[in-house]
Amino acid sequence: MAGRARPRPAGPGRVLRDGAPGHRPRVRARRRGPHRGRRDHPLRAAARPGPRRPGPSSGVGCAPTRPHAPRRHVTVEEPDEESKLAEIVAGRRAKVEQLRERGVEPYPVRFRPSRSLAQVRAEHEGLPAGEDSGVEVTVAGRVVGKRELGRLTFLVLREDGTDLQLFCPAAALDGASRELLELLDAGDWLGATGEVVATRTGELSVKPASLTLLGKGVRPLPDKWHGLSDTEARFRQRELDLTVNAEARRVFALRTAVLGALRSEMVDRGFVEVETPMLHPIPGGATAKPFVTHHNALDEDLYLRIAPELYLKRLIAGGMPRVFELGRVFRNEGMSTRHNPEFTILESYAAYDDYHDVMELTEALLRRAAVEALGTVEFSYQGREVSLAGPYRRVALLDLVREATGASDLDHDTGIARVREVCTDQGVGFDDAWGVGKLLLELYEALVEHTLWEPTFVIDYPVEVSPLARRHRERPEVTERFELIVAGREFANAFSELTDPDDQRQRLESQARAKDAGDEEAMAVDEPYLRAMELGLPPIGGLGVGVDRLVMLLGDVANIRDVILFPTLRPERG
RNA sequence: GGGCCGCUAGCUCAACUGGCAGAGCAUCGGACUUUUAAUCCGCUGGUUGCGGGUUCGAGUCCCGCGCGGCCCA
Repeated sequence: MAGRARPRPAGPGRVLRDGAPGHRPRVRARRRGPHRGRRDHPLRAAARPGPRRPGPSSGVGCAPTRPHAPRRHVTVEEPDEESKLAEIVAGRRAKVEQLRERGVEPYPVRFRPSRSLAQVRAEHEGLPAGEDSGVEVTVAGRVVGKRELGRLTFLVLREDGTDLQLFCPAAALDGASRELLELLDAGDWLGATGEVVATRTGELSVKPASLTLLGKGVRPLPDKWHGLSDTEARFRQRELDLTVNAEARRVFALRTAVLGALRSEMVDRGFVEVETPMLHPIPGGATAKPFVTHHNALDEDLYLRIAPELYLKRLIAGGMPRVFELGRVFRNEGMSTRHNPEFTILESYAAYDDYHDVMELTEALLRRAAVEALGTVEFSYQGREVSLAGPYRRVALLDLVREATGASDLDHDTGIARVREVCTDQGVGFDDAWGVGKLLLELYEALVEHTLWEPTFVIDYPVEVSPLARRHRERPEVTERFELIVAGREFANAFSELTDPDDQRQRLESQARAKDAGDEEAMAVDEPYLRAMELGLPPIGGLGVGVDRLVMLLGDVANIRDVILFPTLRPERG
């Protein structure tokens, strides 16, 4: 459920709703000042091999002679002919040709390193300065640095975030390798075979007897000292970011660890990983605007899923007692620092459980993720301490709203006029179509959610905003639902699932009416789902966890685009 | 959707109130057999995001557009 039912506050793009009080995220990153749009083209433009003279250019502004006169994409082709980048690329392409002339394949097939750079480092740590290990290894990586001192060259090889120096006195190299070395540039992929040594200064190195070009780069790497800091370039050219910025590698390694931890915890608890459709005939399982696509052969519109929830619960109906899916969902809403149109969610459903069991599961998942990714459950996020140790505080949404507004008379059956009055007093805007439940949720989101720093399970949401959750066993006006808030943001959404097919039908029909009334995020009646429910469902505890946000939290990252390898951006334009 | 900031060489950044667009790194050429931001010498490299406008003169001021960042709705 997580993704599911999110009662959307008035318009907010709720992905997992964002922390800002009552405001809706839906920003849209579009325009804004002029800025980065540039550096994209220079790079792109120069990519083309076209008519560019080899070797360092000499002529001053003289345009290289172009073979065929007319050339369509003028804008892209011509302007950079004389630029520095074009010159560099041309020079490197010339080297590619020189290599071929010497019989060296610039883009060979297959290479077998005997050790990774990390292994070499681990196995020879502490080798005394000036000593040779007597061990020969074959390593590979990208050349990220080249320092020449006459007939001695130092190369820095980088592989998966680990650097290792290649100590290359010309005399130690075979002839072909010496020629290769002259044509080698930072950015090239290189293999080297030689003895592990430590230089006079103690730098662990490999002293190659032979070098093998593994892949020539024709485009320069960013500044070796300042790296690549242009944010847009980092997002659009993540390969450069990863090559040059250790911080990027750190965050994505952490993401991998989080995914692994979540999966392990689920499997350890007896959940089975499944895959359900991403193309849905009826978008459901959450309140959000879907992306629409079209299947040509079927001549039917399909929707990219906004949540896997309904299919997963159908699996419970089918007799699979514990299932989970870890995957992408898509919501056609605004983009912001906290919202990417496609993001990763973990959803799980367990037969026989209720939301108290799910709270326990949620705590275990976060703890496991923190421990495996960070080695601790205590860390800081944006300068403030966070502890995921648990058990987490549990408090009813209504109590939080009463406390925040001072209106102790508020309840789920309070007259709507009174609730609207409180909203007005608190400066919380509302829509006339909203019922009491929606108004209470709005008050909570506007006034309380962003203030909850320590992990908190906010429980018992109004029925009106929770169409897929079971009614509370003792209080029918609320549902057995919780959201987990940490650092002012929602990380999980869960409930004792609604398993009564007749109640569900009524709730969905109510949603459908809202949809007809113009609510684009409201759900539709999903007959196949209702049919599955009518087959009979056991009690179910369902959970949804926003994985990107979890990575942001654990990685102490403020922008969601820093935890998604290739975030959605406006397309580059020529 | 609004506000603010930013966009200058491949990268990182300068350019006071409008007055010849610069530096470092990288590239290219040269020297150098223990460097690690190597060092030294020399040379290149620009449609100042795009389009208009004002002005004798615009990177700079005005308008519009584009892209990104932050904040807000």
